[in-house]
Amino acid sequence: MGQVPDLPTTSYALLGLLSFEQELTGYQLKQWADASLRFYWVAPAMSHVYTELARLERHGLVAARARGGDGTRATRAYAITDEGRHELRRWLEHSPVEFPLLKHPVALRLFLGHVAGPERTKRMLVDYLETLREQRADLVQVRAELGDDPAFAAPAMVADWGLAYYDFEARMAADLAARLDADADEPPAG
Amino acid sequence: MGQVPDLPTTSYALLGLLSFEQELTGYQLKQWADASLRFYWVAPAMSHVYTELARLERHGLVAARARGGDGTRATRAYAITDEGRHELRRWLEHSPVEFPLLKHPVALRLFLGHVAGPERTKRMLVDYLETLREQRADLVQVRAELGDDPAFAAPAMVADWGLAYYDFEARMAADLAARLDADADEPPAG
DNA sequence: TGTAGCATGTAAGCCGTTACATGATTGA
DNA sequence: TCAATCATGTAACGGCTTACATGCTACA
Repeated sequence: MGQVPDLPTTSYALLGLLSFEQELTGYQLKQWADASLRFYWVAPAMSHVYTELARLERHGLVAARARGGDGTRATRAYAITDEGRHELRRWLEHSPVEFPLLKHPVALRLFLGHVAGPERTKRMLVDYLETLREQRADLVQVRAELGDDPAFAAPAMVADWGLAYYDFEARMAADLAARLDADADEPPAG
Repeated sequence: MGQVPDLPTTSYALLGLLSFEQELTGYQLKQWADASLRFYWVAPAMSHVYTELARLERHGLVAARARGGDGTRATRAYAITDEGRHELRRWLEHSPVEFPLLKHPVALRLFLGHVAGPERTKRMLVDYLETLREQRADLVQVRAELGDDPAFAAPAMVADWGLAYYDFEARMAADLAARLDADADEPPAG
């Protein structure tokens, strides 16, 4: 059954961005990835975007078009091909959906609470709350730009999900900080 | 200021497990990582645990003790050293706390909803709900084993966090699935 | 005139994985 | 006696990052 192995997920993520039908340069793709992908997948390095694009092109899933020969600067704009659309659909339909992977340094450090002590751990949670606020503000911006454009209904759903997630995290961090306070007041046992 | 660069976070995670004071073999460490770390960091491959342990030993942060020479099989049990405890505390106190990184294939695929279509996307969310239930059951088990032992108060907090997170995810997945149904009933616009 | 942003890449290297290799012990 | 589990590694390789290299364009 000549099954070709899947490309790395990040390839499909980038191909997916291109599936919204606009022609994009590597640079633009990176910008969009930073404003969307980064919240639930990764923010690929600039250089990685270019290597990924090269691979996609090698596979015929995207096509580059030289843009602005004379006068303006020459750049390469990439567009998804029919084969690319087909392969993206194949991947979405037939390849197994992995369970989310969470790399959560705050949770890891909380886990090690006995080493850092309750004050330091609580402080970390409070700092986390602040960062969460900043990240949330960025995402609010992104969500606002999507508006209710039906072409971006799905991205809007994901953004809403992300917003709710940040709210959940803030609630948890606050609760856990409070719990550390309570434990500190009444230390080992009654 | 002769700052030594940090080791990779996974090293500290493993060192952190050893900081709970029991002497462990690489194999046992892997088992514990699968039952704790995996929920909020990673489940390192068996071979990776061994290479990480070798690095930790090279740095003097853990010490290996040959166990069971005669009669039983010879194995190597690792214990954290004073230097290891010191370095772990230094890392917890002085190295910057990264923002959580989420690799969420379900969100990625939802983002690409216009390619797969609402039915297929909804199906994915329903499948995700099922997987979530399974993972949650595993974590409930882990939480139960921690009980209210004060030595594992911090790990227990993290487990509670994880449980609440899975509940949040389940709520979101269900809501989004419902939203897709509603959109399917009343397609483009009124 | 200079700096920030646009634009495109190559090279080296680390983290972590899978595949491979090996063998002892326990219990059905 | 056979399989599962315990136990320990090495080798090859892939994904992705940082560092490095280069140069144009817009604008203050």
